[in-house]
Amino acid sequence: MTIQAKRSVTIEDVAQHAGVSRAAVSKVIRDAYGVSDEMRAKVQSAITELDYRPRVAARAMRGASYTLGVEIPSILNQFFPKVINGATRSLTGSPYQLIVAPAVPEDDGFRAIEALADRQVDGLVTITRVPVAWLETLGKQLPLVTIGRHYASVNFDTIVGDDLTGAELAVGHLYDLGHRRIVHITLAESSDAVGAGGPHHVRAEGFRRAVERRGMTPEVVLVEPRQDAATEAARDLLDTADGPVGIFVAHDELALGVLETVAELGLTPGQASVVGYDDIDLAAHPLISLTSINQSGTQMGVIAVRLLLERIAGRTEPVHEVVAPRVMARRSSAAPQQRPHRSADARP
Amino acid sequence: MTIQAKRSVTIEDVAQHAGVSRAAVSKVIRDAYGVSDEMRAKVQSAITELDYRPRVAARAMRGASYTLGVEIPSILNQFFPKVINGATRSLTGSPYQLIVAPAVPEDDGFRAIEALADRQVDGLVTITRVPVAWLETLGKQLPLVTIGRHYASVNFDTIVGDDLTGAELAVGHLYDLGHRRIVHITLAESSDAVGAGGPHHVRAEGFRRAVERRGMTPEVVLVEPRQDAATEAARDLLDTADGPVGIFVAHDELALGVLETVAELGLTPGQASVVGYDDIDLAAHPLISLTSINQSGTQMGVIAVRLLLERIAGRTEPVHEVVAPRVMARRSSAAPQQRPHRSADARP
DNA sequence: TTGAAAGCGATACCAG
DNA sequence: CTGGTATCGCTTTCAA
Repeated sequence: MTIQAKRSVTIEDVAQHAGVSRAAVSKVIRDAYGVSDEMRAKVQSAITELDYRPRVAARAMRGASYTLGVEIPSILNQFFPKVINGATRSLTGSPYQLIVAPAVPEDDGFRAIEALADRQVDGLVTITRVPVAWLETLGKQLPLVTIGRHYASVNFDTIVGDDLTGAELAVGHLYDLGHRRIVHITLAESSDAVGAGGPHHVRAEGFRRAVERRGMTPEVVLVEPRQDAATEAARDLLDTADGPVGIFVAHDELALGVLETVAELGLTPGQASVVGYDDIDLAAHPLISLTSINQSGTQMGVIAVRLLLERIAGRTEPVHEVVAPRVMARRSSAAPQQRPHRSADARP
Repeated sequence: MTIQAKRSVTIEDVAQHAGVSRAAVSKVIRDAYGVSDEMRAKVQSAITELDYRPRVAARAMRGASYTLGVEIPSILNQFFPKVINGATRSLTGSPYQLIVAPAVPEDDGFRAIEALADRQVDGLVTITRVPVAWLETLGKQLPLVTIGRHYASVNFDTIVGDDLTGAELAVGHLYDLGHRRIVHITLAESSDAVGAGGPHHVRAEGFRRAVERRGMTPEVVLVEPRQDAATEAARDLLDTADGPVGIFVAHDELALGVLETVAELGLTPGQASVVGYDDIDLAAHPLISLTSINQSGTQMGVIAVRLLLERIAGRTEPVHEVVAPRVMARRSSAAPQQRPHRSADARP
């Protein structure tokens, strides 16, 4: 099973072997219009015999690269791999291949997106927080779809969860359990340079509305997007809290950090109820059992690929898909429960 | 901040703008030998003004693609994202860009690897279970490094954890706690077509040796690589077990499934002690607290990039790196504890 | 040190 | 339906 000969097999070699022209071979491999069955058969067998594989670089020079790119902000947040998984799977059997360019959190994905564009992907999905003006320009150049951005461009497609409703669901869930103090832990503004369209920004807005609608006062804690930032923020919060508190966290990865603190302080779900967002697989694990707002990353990945392929096939009007969120109630949230009275020494 | 003009800026445009030849521009962007400072300055400013970005496809036709590819078997197993993260980070500031091609478990990574090769990556790291003969061929064509494969090729570099020792550590840990029945849950042979060189194969071998050396009988349970397979296997095992049992699981993702069962059956760590492998971040979470064998994925990613860049720079002798494992003892494993006598009805 | 010109391996137009 | 040929944007000799 040879992969390629020393000096790789070119379309010319195939043409000679089959006794036809390069143009003919080219048509066959793209199964373009205008080839007889006989010709197709000859060429196909030559391709098989020589184990010919077209060089993508050469194809990209004139036509397509048959490559779709995905740029993700952090591969360590388990939500994003789900998106990729959905996208990858819905591409099996198609001539397109998915490649992922992971961004390093520091550069906001600029580099990754440019790298993908430089590689002439035929379509690009981005999940990061680059300025919208930049995306408008990019969207004019190639099929583009953003995930998680609330913004209706005419130059590209978008997929978003309904974060306003998601936040409402989270707050409603805690409120209905009986909680009357509900705090939102979310990412610091600086880390969400997307502006008003970022998912966390919208969730925070939804949080405020939902809380005020119920006659409570919104409390929002901003944290840096580091792994342990949520842990610390939760510690500050819970160290000083007297009564039960409901905590709505911007995403599950951060919520895991909050659960860490809750566990370390030995608090019950009634004393500190936690609701996350994304419903990563782990949330359902019995040892974690994190109540979360589900928005299917897998489904988003599938949709993204579909939108891209539609654009490639010729669609020009923008499409904006909205994915409905739903509450997955688990044991991390429960009816409020008073904490035993603390003595005066609240940690020296 | 324009990305590209409508019709993208070419090296020719830059050359004209700077009043020099295309060749000169080419030399500057690769900072190749033989350009005066003055020329360099002129060209640089032209590049900046026009916001020129070289097209990778065109570069790849003659020279390099400045792209390193990583193929991973499953993006849902948290160990692999760590490898990618390590690799990505150690590439910041270099002219090389990392792209990831996720394999769908069904095709064993063939498609992903070929896709990467077709895109003329300058180097390739693979973590999957394709036949070694295939890799030998591939390794002759481009810089290649495998992760997790115990096999010393002359055609490519390798990075492996010392899985034999890792298994010994796991068994030793359980034995020292007092366990005298130790079971290994690992992936079914079919899913590890790598043959004798696969990490799980070697861990299983290490398990057998370690257990026999201590005078016990090796028990190995094979499961399919599905999320819930380990959960079911553990249920079968623990439903029929009377005494305490130590369970050494092939990797953490599966171990999480085992912990699920342990939790559902309400068993204590003493009754069912679990040890995983990989030490994914989550293992340290207080709600999980999974004892695991650490082999730094991040470090492996960093090494992989280094090896590839060395090869690209001209090295030809193969290098085989071994990463030492160590036990991270946590609460999922504990000294054996008898289970209360069960009544006769062991699930109807 | 610089630039002119010859490819790299495909695609696409257009004539036969 | 088939094939000759110009062309994509860059790198790389090789002369000047």
